[in-house]
Amino acid sequence: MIDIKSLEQTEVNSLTGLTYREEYKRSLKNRGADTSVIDKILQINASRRQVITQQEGLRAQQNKVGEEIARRKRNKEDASELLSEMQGISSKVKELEQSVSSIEAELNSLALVLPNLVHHTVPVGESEEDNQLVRASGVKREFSFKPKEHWEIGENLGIIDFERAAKVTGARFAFLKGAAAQLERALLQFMMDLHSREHGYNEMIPPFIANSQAFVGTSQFPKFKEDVFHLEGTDFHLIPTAEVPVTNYFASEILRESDLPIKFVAYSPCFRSEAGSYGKDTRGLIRQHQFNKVELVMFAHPDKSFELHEQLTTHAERVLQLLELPYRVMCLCTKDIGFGATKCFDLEVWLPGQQAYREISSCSNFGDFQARRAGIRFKSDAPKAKTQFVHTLNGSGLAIGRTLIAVLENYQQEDGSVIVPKVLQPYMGGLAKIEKK
RNA sequence: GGAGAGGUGGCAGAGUGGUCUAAUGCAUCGGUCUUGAAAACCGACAGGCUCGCAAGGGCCUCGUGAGUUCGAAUCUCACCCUCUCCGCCA
Repeated sequence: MIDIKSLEQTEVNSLTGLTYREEYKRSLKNRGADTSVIDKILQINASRRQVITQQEGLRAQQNKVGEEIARRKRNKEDASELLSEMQGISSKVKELEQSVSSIEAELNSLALVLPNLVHHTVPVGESEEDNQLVRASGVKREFSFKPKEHWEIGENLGIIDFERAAKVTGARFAFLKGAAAQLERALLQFMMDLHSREHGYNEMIPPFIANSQAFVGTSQFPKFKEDVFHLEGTDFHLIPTAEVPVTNYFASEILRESDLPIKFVAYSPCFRSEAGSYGKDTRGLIRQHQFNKVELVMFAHPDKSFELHEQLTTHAERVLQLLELPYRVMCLCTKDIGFGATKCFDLEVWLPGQQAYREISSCSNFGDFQARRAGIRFKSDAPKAKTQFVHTLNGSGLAIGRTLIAVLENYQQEDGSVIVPKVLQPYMGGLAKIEKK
């Protein structure tokens, strides 16, 4: 959620020479969103104030006279004239209260669908073409044969079965068998170990189902409701990422400043309806309704979040480096960046079968956007300390299914076998090569 | 799924229609004392909204929401959650 109060202020940011409202409008424009809603919000907020002032004045009177009534009753004096006077006020107060809550509901419905302010370091652009290359790492392997795409490798080895998954569930599902299932498990284990043991994240396995309030907290709802699977007759939804349960772990809490940053690494399966992605990546494991992912989540002090964002990104990169997979880091431009993010780096791994870089991780700093929605704040122990919103960050570390694809494609051999990356061999019982049985 | 009990501040815990602006204890923070620490003593100690240049007012929140009432932590209803027992179950 954006900060409506700041929208009203006339102070100028010395860095940009603009008021917050001007900055935010510019940000909306760069995202390609409609800016007129801002003035509407300000107008509604002004009327909200007015009604609240009125309502509170009457409330105060009610409380005062109520005391007098109590006093008279105690002294066995007559209070009937005060009682009848108060009856009218009581109904007026209720009326105004209802007016306040309907105004606030309207304000909320507008504010909740507004995206975050993009950070001034984010490149302005029109499409993913304008994403900025931050760095590239690793060497693309030279193939003496035409590298195959992962589904072909997997099907040839008899370790990935899409057809039977289509029978059992439908499109965009797969069975992993034998070495593929083992590889998936090895990747999961390897990533969790790396982040928890070497990068200082606290390991977590969250619920894989969350209620709609949690989804509002991390800003999937109300705008992107169609993207998730809903369990009929309940308020439960399958999580599209561990970000939802893990970020909401501290919802409505006030953390201690000295505990920041708090870092979690979580494993979860992810479920996405992929509504609106018809025709995209219909073959293979790239875009499935269900996939496994290791997610990094941080709760950070606002002064440190951009620094920590870089750090979190390098933690995700480390996985690719250890697996010796070539990749690049892109800073997403204003049109490509996600709804809630203020800044986002995508990690794209090289897939020789596809001859393309494909997203394998998305590392975002949300600033206080999610914290406002979910009510996650912090305070120092100092006497008159003010509570502030934390900054939330998250990034895939990594998407396991796509990592499996990258391993299959980059490590494939001419005879159809696949070499197991060195760091994974201990997790595969020493297996060095996946071959057709 | 059935039966019962219960949800009050960071924690424990009092309060069952009118000085509740929620007692008290613990924890935490600041101070006094001390060579230092502990103890003791003194003080601070929820969050949000709103009016005001400010000083300082006012309003809301006792699981959530609705209701009764001039007035609700307290009464009524619904929902959520926790605990105990029974049944079922990995």
